[in-house]
Amino acid sequence: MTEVRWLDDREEQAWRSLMAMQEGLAEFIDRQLRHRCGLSHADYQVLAHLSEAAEPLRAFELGRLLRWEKSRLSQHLTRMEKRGLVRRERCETDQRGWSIAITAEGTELIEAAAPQHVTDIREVVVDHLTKAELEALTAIGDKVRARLAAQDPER
Amino acid sequence: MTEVRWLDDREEQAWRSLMAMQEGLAEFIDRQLRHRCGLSHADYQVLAHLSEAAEPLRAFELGRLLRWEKSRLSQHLTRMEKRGLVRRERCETDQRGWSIAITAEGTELIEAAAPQHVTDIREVVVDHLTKAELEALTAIGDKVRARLAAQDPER
DNA sequence: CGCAAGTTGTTAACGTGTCAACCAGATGGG
DNA sequence: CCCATCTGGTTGACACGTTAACAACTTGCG
Repeated sequence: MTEVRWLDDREEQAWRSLMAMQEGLAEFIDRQLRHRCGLSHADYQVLAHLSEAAEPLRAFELGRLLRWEKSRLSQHLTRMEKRGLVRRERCETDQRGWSIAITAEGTELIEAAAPQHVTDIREVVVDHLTKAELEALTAIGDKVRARLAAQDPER
Repeated sequence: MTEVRWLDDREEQAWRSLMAMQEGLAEFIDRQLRHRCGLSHADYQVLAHLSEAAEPLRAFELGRLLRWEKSRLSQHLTRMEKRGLVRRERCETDQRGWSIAITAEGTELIEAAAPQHVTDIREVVVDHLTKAELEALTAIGDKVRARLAAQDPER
């Protein structure tokens, strides 16, 4: 085993800063949505995809968009269906599958939640970064995802 | 209610990039640690704080460092204690409380995990960003945390 | 066609996080 | 000193994610 290259001060600081931001941000977003709209961030993302799609989505497509495990999606949809936010409809062309449709209540909720959500995002991130920082953020995110993708398959 | 200022393309791209990075990174870090060391990221952070501290930490101090709910910490410590990674010791100066000590096994595990963890961090983040990007990341993280702190109390 | 292999989705079991209620010991004002 | 209040920590009920096994259907190759 080769020598370990520990992080220097700058690197450590950047990493800690990233991790702390990550935790705080996730917690904040989820709390705001729950508190004001009764939606978890997960609920929000499901409804956002469904309402953007206009047509009902096949469950596996939704799963791909969300990058969720199929069992997670299945159970989450069951809970959301019980709450009346979505509806499962048998798929006509494939007897195994379902189309997931957003209900009127679901539409109402996401349309109420979206503006507040955007406001929150502006409030804690977007509006307080410079143009250069926003671009850096995009670039960093893209690079990291590229590295993750490079790691994943060859694991 | 005032007009909603939706995100423009740049802003949306930055936000999505951040969210995607966040999800992917958290998942990757946790998977690597579990797979190679049998530690969750949560386990790792507990052990990291304990091993840095040299002395056993009071549970509430550990909770403050981790920013964890006390019940989460309590249950997590119970599980880690069962696995022999930490040990609860009655606090002498306060009969309500406990000091949390890392065990020999815990020390062994974290010392094996740390180099790999650093390597992972380099592999997917630190080593592939420019110096400017690292600085931007630090600055962005700090700004966002400042905004979060500003939101939290006045909620 | 007929069957093996792949795809779509559900379920059960388990680990983990949150919330609220609770207990016990510490603390401080009367 | 005594009681109200605060603090440190645990517990139980519930929400949620992961894994593995499974059922039902589709696809494609011989």
